[in-house]
Amino acid sequence: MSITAAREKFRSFLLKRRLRATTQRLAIFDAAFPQSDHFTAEELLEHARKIDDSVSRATVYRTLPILTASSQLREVDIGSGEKFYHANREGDSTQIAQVVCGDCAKIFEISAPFMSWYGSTVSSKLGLTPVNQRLQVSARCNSFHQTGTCARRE
Amino acid sequence: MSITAAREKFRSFLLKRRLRATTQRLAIFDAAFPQSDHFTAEELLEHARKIDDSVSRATVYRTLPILTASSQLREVDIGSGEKFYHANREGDSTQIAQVVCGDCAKIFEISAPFMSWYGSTVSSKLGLTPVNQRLQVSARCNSFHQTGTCARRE
DNA sequence: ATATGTGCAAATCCTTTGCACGTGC
DNA sequence: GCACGTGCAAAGGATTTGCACATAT
Repeated sequence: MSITAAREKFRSFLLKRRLRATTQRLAIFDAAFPQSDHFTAEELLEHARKIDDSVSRATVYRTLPILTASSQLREVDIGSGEKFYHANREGDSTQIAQVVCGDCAKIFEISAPFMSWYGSTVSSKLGLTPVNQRLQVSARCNSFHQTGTCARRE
Repeated sequence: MSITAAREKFRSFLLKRRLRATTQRLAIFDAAFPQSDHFTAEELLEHARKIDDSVSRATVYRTLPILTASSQLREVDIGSGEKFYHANREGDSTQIAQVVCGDCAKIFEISAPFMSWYGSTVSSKLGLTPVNQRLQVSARCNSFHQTGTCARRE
């Protein structure tokens, strides 16, 4: 999906919810959408400020949940203090697992098609309706532990 | 496993690591082990103080990683600011998923035997070795949304 | 025009840490 | 005895919030 089309989708989402399409919100969108990797709120702030230097940290934090709700972004919480975000260009967020390397500190996104099936099955037995599911694998780097280096390490 | 046996197992673990079996650590163990539900660090502090009122918050936070490493406890992070802990009387921590109800705020622990298989498969493709995996399903309560109440709600 | 949104800085919340004192081995 | 552990209170770091001003509709 092109950024123009995606931006329009975001505008519609805002309208539908009677939220305003402010220049800051759009700057944050424009900063987030092209990112190919995971990023933090702080990194997003930096990028957004290059587009519109009036953007404040508070607005980034207030906008992130909106971007997540409109499924432009996926929130990735690996339990490390800060949350990560990832552009969601495909649209489906319930079938993706994360593999987090404790050595590289890198996050891989992997398709896990059985996840939503599992969520529905288990939830219905409890009288619940699934909202979403997260599957995360923590792992360590073989090459790092053998050679002391890892090609992916920063 | 009885609490006496489990306490001895914990003592051995401390010894093996050359950590000391202080009265505070054992009080915290005794407070954690019998808990049948999930609890937070703060709740554990309260319980531990009933056993030994000298226990401090700092020591609880310093002891929790030890209890987790000795697999007496499992850490459950549902991405809500604070972490939860759960007594691990069975011993296997890699095959359990959590279903978290957003209405009840209740956490259900469910067996998910395929998880470790998935972790290994995916990790090896990336040249990684899995350390552990978390599968969490967020859900909402059917009865709560239909009747406005939920038996499990506090 | 006016309800919403914004920036700023202070507040929050859980968790970690420095330090002087206490205690298991 | 001495290294390790503890309590206390202060620090830390990500996120949230109150308020006066700005702006989209």
